Amino acid sequence: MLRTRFAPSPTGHLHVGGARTALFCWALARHSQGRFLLRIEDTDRKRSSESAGLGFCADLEWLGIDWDEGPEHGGSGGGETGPYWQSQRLELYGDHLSKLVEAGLAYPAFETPDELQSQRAKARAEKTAYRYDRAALNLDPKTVAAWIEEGREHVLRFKVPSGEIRIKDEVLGEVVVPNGELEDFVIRKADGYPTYHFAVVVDDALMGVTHVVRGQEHLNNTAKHLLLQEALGFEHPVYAHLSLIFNPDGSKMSKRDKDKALRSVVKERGIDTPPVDASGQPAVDPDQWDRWRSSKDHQLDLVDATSLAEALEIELPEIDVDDFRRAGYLPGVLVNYLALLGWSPGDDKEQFDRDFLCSHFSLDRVIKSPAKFDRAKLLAFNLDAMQELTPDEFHDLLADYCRAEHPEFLEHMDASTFRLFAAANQERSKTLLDPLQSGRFFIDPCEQLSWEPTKPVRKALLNGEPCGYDLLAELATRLEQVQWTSEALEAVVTGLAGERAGDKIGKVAQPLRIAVSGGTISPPIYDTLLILGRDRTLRRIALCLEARAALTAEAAS
RNA sequence: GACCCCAUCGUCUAGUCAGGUCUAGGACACCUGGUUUUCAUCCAGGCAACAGGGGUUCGAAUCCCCUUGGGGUCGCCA
Repeated sequence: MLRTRFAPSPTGHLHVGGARTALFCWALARHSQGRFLLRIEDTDRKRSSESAGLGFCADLEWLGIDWDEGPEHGGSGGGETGPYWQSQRLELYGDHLSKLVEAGLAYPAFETPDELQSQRAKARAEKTAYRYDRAALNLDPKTVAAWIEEGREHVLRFKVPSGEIRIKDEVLGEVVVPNGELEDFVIRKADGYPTYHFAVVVDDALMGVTHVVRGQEHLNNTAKHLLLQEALGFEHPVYAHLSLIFNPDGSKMSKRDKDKALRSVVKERGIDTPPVDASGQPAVDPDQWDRWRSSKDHQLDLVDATSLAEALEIELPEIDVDDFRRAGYLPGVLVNYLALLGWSPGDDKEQFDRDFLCSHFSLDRVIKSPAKFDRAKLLAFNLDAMQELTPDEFHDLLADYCRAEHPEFLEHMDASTFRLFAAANQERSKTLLDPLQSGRFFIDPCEQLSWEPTKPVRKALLNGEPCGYDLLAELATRLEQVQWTSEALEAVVTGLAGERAGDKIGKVAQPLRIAVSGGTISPPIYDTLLILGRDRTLRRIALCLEARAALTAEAAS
């Protein structure tokens, strides 16, 4: 039976590159009725954390990628070949390490990290490639025994046999690593933990992994793994190395790229205060801005980073899976888009679900060349998927999203109002976050509203005869007496438009929109009024009219 | 620097393995026009690519070589 695995090291968050690797492993297993395993590679004691490991599980679960064996999480996990955290498998590695030492295929080495560091620096200065010089292999056995006896720190190195290595890869074809390219690499660190190379080989074998699908940054490592498998008497799994995913500018994606990009632009342009966006609002909350500027360790969250990038007119590079969740993307869409980075079903079909992926996926349609991550296309896909949801599905998704990210919307709206809010926003939302960003005015207190005299606001309120303010005043009177239904409201607006504005509904609707929202953007006007209710609508119109003199004066100056 | 990988519109890609059906198809972005009470949609149309050079062949986006460009690796990180 085909068995694949995703084996992340639990530092930070699951990155889109890692997510795509996991997706391909999963799709391959599902396609072949095989098993997909998750293994946490936490052999780096300094950097790994259990919480990060759990975070990876949560990210995969959100994406809809389930695993048959691995850490137990949600409905996934369990299995006979565990434990699935490498830090709990030390004994297993110890057994295999001993075998290699006894067979003379591995040996202790006593150089300190500092010594190795300076040797490497020397090689670099001489412009030659550094390889470990096997000094420890030439040590007198008695010396070695004595040093070990006295507890001197040492690593175990694998004695690399000579000869070229042929890697058969399902994506790249055959890759040859020439003789002499590999040094005697470390397989056990001084702290007793195995290195990645050793642990991965042992675990893949013991867990019965038949297909190793991973990023191309591992291609060179594969030669080491092949050698280790032979030394340990393991079968070679099938390998498939996936091309990397790049930032739009062509550089490799890395965890801090977003922040780095923003900081360098801000520094370069000498910007001290939050830049304003297209609507004149600060792109980043001033408090957040100050925190961010004062500490290099504090990264802006995705929302702030995105709006800052827009205000600066730069494109933001990479992103974690969790960033996309928080930014209001649908998991199925992210899965769909990620699948398209390096794979396609072969015809013009681009939008598909997980089932389609599983039934059509195969390694021979995986592309060799690297891909750049295009957020605009992802966003377009998300829009399409949002439009295809039923109103109930959209409502439920939006409610879940609010609960997790913006509970204030649920606190300020009763269930039926929230339902109206969802319905009014579905067809104009590209993400679940959109209606929340553009709809803040729904939950802000009326008194907090202000009417900035931007050009479109001035035009709608001051221009024409009668002007928007005049129409608003009339509207206030009429709305007081009308029944608060979509039909009745429409009758009032169209009626007034017919009487005073030459049937131009916009002449009435736009001042009204500005009065109740503070700006020029809102859901369709009758929906907006319904969500707001009569009291707040009238209150806001009154407040807007009170501000008339000030705005008129401001506009005149 | 050494070794390795990659190369079709701005981007993701189909076509490459089995050379002709490719005056190179789709999607996103962009541009133009239209619909719309704002925003977002939506509709119609348009722009746009086989990195360069050599070879093989009746015929090359497809096969081979070189160049150029991009990327990865060279850790007691994974």
